[in-house]
Amino acid sequence: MSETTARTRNRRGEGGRLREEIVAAAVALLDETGDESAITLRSVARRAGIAAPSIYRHFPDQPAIMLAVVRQAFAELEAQLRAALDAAGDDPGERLFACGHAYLRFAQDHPERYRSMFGGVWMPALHDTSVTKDDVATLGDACIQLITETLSDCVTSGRATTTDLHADAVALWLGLHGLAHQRAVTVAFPWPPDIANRIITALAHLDTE
Amino acid sequence: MSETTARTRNRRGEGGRLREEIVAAAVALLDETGDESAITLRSVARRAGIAAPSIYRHFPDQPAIMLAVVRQAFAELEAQLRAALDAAGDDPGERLFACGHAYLRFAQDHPERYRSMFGGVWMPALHDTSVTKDDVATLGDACIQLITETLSDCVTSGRATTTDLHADAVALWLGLHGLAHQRAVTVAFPWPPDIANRIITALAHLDTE
DNA sequence: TGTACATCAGTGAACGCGCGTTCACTGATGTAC
DNA sequence: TGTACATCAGTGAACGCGCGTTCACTGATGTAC
Repeated sequence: MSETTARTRNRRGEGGRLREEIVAAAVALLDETGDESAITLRSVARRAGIAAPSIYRHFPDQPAIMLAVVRQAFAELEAQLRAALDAAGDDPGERLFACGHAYLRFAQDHPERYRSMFGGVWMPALHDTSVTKDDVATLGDACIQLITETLSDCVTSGRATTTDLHADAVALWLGLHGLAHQRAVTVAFPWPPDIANRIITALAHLDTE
Repeated sequence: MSETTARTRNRRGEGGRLREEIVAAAVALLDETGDESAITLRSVARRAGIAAPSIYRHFPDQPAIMLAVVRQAFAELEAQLRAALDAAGDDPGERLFACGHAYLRFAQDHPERYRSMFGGVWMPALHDTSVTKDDVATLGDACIQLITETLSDCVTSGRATTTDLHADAVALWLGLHGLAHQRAVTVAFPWPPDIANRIITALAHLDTE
């Protein structure tokens, strides 16, 4: 668990590596404790095997670490959605389900990360911080974009209907998010087994042939 | 903002009053700061105008205060849903919209409370705490129950269809929750104006006459 | 009616802790001449 | 090839702070006799 071997310091010009190690340590801490407040500057430093002040070479702030963690998590989510779409066939309906389930799977596999991505716990503290609103605002855009495209294919192929593609894509995402978030938050809830498909089918206005 | 007048202590036998004052102070703090981590035992005590140790007469723990805050918030939400239903007419579809919009309004009026209710921030810390899983598990039951009943009326009157009432009620709630939560978390997002009705109509399988 | 006493509501001082951040530093590594 | 030097990666000690919790206490209020 704790690093006993002393770190060998990075060679000149490769100091940037520590940045990745710091983020990795923060993610590991988040996954293990499931508690965002456990990610302190000092705990991350301990976990990375470095002295606390060393972090300031790479992050101006403690919130900046969290932002990096969340950024990486969003990138992972996007990658998993793309992977699921690549693995899916050509049928637009099938692709939509693949995308939706990949989204839900990510949240179920990494509930702590999902909670941090959308928890907003680190957002109220936007004053006194190097993190700006702009840093936060655009985080989820790529995911929504992917969902929109996938839904759009369903519409053009006649599998789904819509009066407003963007609005329906947002609605679909919100439904997925509601389920993903609630699953990531509650200990155990007797979810109806087909709840995911119910939400996707209804919000995508899929023809139930 | 801060209490300058000294508290007059409660008379014998009325010590229980302080409990309510403590919860009220915690809620006030939450509403003002919007930050759950700002609700510390000491900050609550300061806000209530009492010495920190006085809290231990009424709460075994610091998490116990948060549980009381969240319990009260759920009771408020339920009351607002009931009020909205009482004010609505007899038409089942209209009643369902009233219920859904009341839910969303609560989250919009009290984003901090809503975040705390569903944030789960205080849940990972269930060890070393007087708060148990059972305390947490049943919190939202009354709300789901209300939604289920309202949806049920739509089905029996033919305004909506369902193959599984419970599953569809949960799905509807999750859609509402997704929107409510995301609104409570993000600073500003260009929501489609009819997003709420879109979600309700789709997930309730309402006939769009 | 008076008084001793138990109960109750709340306090003040102190504890040890982990936190974020600062500061001046060390010592290895590459580079200019 | 040798050496002085600048740069870079990272450190160790220290700071002040707010936190949760403990302890023995105070002083008002009601009650038994």
